[in-house]
Amino acid sequence: MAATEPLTAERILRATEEVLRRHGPAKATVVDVARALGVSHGSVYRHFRTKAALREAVTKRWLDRTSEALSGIAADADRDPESRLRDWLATLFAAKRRKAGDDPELFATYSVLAGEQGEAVAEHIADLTGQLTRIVAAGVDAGAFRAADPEATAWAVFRATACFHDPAYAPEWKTPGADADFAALVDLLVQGLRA
Amino acid sequence: MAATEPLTAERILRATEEVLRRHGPAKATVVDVARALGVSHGSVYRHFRTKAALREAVTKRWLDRTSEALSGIAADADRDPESRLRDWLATLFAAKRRKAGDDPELFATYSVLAGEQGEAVAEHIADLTGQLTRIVAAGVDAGAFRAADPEATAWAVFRATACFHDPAYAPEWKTPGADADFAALVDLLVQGLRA
DNA sequence: CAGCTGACAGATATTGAAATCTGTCAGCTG
DNA sequence: CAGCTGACAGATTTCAATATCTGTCAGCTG
Repeated sequence: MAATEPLTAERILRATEEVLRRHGPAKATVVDVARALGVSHGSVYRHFRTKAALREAVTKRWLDRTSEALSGIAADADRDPESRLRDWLATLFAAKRRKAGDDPELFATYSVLAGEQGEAVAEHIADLTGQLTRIVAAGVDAGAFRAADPEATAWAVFRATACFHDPAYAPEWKTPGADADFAALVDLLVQGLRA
Repeated sequence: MAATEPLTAERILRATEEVLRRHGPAKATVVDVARALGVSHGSVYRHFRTKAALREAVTKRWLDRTSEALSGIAADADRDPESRLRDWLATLFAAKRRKAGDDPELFATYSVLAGEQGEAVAEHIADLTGQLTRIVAAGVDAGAFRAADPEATAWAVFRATACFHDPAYAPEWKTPGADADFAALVDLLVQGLRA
């Protein structure tokens, strides 16, 4: 028999995701995770102090995967700010919609998790609005956008598009007019930003 | 003893509101309503075919109260469209915030009710976006706004401001920066609308 | 001795029996 | 006879007993 792999936080997180996928957020227990790994649940508590901490770590991972895809667009200083903004918003919407459509149950699971993790979600939102702020500020610097306070404006853009990234609105993302609605809203916002 | 007042739909609705206020949406029963009125619950079913129909009627009433306050602004053809739009949005936000702040439990009760009444809520939203469409269209006619499709644009404005009228965001309405955030968003949208 | 186990106390969730509620309707009442 | 009552069947909710889970820790193991 091969030597047992060491029990790492990474392995626990992967097992937790699997358990969440199978059982859903309400029924997933630490005992289930330990069983899936073939260890005692006491061992899991060696890596994560509480069940809440474990759930938060899983949530953070999931949120960070979205942030990373977008940070590339936000940081691409070569492209003009308006197309970067449009691309960033479209990519965010597309990513959320794909996740919600591909595996609705898993998406619902993560939405529940996100709902209980005020802290992790707040950080994620701060990260995203930070990226938006950089795009808006770049636009102001380039003379393409007009914004007295780029941070406040970025926040306004983020909130204005909440319908297209807040999981609460997920059911509406697959309705026929969603793309047209999204395009109309982005056009309106970009128009409002132009110098 | 005075003759017993006749049992009208109106009296039942008032009693139902009172029961909902006292017991909350989960525990309010038709039997409670009948008891509050001093009649048998069978009599309530004479006016409302089901409990769901009764709840829907109460919800509709509550939603209509908001619509009416706004319809005056939307219909006031004498004022210039931009100030009407700003006023309309500010009034909607103020009304929602006041209701949520004055009696959070009652607001939560109605939010739950609204959540189960897809039909009534859809009508209410259609009513509100209809009012918005009229304001936008008036602006286009007056040459103040530019919008290829006033209805689509009105819908975009409504969605963009969802954070300031969707009950799901109510907890954020009392945070310090809420007014500034609202003002920034409205400025951005109005800027985008201008011809 | 670092890492894991498994028994334990208190907290939380599940279960099934009993109570209550919804919706109907035959008949009472004014 | 129009409007109300109250008993009823089936659905839903409540409640308390039972089972499971969370988080800890003394001690085992390699």
